[in-house]
Amino acid sequence: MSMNAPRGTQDILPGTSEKWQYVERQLADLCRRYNYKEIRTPIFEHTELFQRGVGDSTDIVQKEMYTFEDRGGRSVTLRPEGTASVVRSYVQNKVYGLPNQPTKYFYMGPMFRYERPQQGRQRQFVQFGIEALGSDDPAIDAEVLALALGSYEELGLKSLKLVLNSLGDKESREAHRDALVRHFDPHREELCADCQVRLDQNPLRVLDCKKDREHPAMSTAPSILDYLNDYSEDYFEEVKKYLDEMGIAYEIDPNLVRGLDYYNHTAFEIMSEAEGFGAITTLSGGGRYTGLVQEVGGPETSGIGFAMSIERLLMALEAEGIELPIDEGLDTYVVALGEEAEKAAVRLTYQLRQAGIQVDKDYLGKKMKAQFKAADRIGAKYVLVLGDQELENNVINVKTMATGDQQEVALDEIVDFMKKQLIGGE
RNA sequence: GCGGUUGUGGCGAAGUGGUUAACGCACCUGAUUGUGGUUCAGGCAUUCGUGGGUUCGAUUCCCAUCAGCCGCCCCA
Repeated sequence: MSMNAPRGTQDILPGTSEKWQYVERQLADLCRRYNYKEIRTPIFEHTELFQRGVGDSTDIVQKEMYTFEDRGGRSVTLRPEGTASVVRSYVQNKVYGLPNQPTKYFYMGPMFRYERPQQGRQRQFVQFGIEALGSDDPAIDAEVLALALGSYEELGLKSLKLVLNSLGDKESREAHRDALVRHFDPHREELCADCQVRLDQNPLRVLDCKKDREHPAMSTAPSILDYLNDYSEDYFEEVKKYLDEMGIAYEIDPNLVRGLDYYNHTAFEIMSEAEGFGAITTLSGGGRYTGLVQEVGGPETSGIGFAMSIERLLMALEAEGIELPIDEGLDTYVVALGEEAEKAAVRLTYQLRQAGIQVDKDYLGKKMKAQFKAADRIGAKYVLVLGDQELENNVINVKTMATGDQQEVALDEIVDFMKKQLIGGE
């Protein structure tokens, strides 16, 4: 019987895992500079959290959740996104009551959505995201946008586009919503089946529809930007002002709509414009939300956040031909000849490792030539040869692979010698 | 949920209704009885995705099924 990983999941093997580690380190460091602290929440939650937190009208809740009953008969769901859990934790731990507000978190970990896998889309994928809770200052919206964009720029990506929109506050949204319904209702029968449902549940998403894009009513649809009240308009202007202040370029798209129900004011996506990126161009998305904290049982608090997929980030790096600075070599390889030497080699390898030096040796009983070949393939900088001759004289032969130079070093000095070589040589 | 496409050794990849299914890479051995990246010689392994059907005979033809990849929808 042969077993494969479940559809839409993948193994990340050495060769690739180093890239993940590198990217994860860079992102964590970026967060450190922006003073966002890591939060780790459970990978599964009560299903109800996502139904309320993500929104019943969304595709995520309607058809993409990994939901099952546990042995106690509770319905639980593998998290499809990060915000709901972060907000739940914020409320449950009464973090809103702590000093040092706003609360600024980042998270990184697997998310799950039951979808048909393809380029840039898996059933298990990894998201990096941030949330800033407890501030209504447009400057923090700008901060989140800056960090989002910075995540990509830090790694050398260039072909990026920041697309921005405002969904307004509740009053603006409702006015716009009414206008949308008035506008589209006469054409109801001409819209696609999905949009007919959207018109009732979340008319905003009709604007986002790809099928009805060509419908004449689409181009004349009321823009949210025309329905922003004074506060919302000012808010949007402030966000843009701060972005300008930082010299961050953006593009306004009045049709940009976020999938989640609770978004208001700032909404944005970052897209890749690189060639050969495939059908998927959205690298990350986010926005401001109000009402979510209350929905989960906390005080009226608004937040803003964004999330990106590491898989798509790596795809973008590939598409732009960016090589990450990853050292794949090995410092030291120990070659042993004969039984006595093998014992000494095991001891020496251990001593070197304890001294902080990266070492490996052969475990397949290979002949010397093959051991050298292995050392070469692994990319060893130094090969230490131990044979009868060396044992007799209490020395070890040190070969520098790049130059082919060899020298003998006393056995009891080899650890210090290697330390000097490796530290001094860099 | 719908559509397209692919499935031969560890990897890449030929091939034909019928004697031992090419080749390349990788790996192992030797030329060099203690030294790598080049070369030469030899060696190694494959239920031809799975199940069924047609046939004297199927890896090749037909059906089904599974899996991978890509696209639609939507998103990250």
